Amino acid sequence: MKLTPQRQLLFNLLHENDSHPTAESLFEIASKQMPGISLRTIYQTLGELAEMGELQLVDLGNGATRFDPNMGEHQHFVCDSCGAIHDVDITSAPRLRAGSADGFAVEEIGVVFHGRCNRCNLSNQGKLESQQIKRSPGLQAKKIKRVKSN
Amino acid sequence: MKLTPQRQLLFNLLHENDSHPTAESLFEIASKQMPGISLRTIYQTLGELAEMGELQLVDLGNGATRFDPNMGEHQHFVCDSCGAIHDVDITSAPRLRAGSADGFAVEEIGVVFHGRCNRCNLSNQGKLESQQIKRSPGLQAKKIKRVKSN
DNA sequence: ATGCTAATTAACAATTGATGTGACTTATGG
DNA sequence: CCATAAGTCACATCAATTGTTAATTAGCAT
Ligand SMILES: [Mn+2]
Ligand SMILES: [Mn+2]
Ligand SMILES: [Zn+2]
Ligand SMILES: [Zn+2]
Repeated sequence: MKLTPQRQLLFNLLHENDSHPTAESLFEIASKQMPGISLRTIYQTLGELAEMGELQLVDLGNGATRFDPNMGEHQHFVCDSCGAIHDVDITSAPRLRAGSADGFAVEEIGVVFHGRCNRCNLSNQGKLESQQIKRSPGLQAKKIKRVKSN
Repeated sequence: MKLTPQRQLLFNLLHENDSHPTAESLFEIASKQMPGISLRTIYQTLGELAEMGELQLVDLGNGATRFDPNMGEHQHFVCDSCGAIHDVDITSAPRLRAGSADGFAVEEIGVVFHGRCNRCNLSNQGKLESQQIKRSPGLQAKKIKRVKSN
């Protein structure tokens, strides 16, 4: 492990940025301060840092993987309107317990809060969604009729 | 909306399958019962069914999107060893509340349990991981020293 | 200071999961 | 029957990443 300028830069950029940036966005920022830095190196270095436990990957299943230098136990709030990710600390939250009755050995529980951030709420008060972000869950209702198979 | 045999097949396959299959795996299964069915149609139809609220997409940020006909409110357990996804019902779990103090309007909370499933625990008792599945978190220690940029 | 070797870079190819397109054929449902 | 939605084929295209190879640079141990 050599302490190269690009590794330092990336490390610093991450730690002075709480937006959970993507590799691409880090590339853009880094390129300003270090023109010529390669995207390949960004991916490379981020991967290494992650392996070293220096940062965690946050993959929400939408677009690109986001990188988080905050290794403390915390959760994330995702704004479904603008896509922003914010840290949430539910230290006081009741600990969800694994139902080992189901035979699962739960080692970790991921929690993601979805909704609209402050800014999006204010700017678009009563309005509809500006641009719906791809989402996973969702609880809606019916429409098609179920056809029995047998 | 025409009630075509491929739509029925897909709908039925989903409802008699609790493995949260991917589009590809559904394609394989469907192909046996209906040789010639096209993968394009699988994606097409799954997308339509999702739009209609007939099934939900479960994207865990690892491989492919999984499809879940269970529209009831429930959580998922992911085996980090074999990748299997199982339903978990935490009906009795204390409701996580949104910290609206942070200015976030939380509309939904996603919870994913990680660990090892029954089968993986038994088959590989004290052993190491068979094949580590891509994961996000992890908490270890430092190595690089933080360098102030300005 | 010198040199071994790791790291970076460029310039690609390749992968995975998914969606877009257009032409053609089939077959649902009124 | 027949309009037209739906399916199929045979692609192309996409985004986000990872692999590869070769050439160049530069950290740092001695
Ligand atoms: Mn975070
Ligand atoms: Mn489920
Ligand atoms: Zn927002
Ligand atoms: Zn398992």
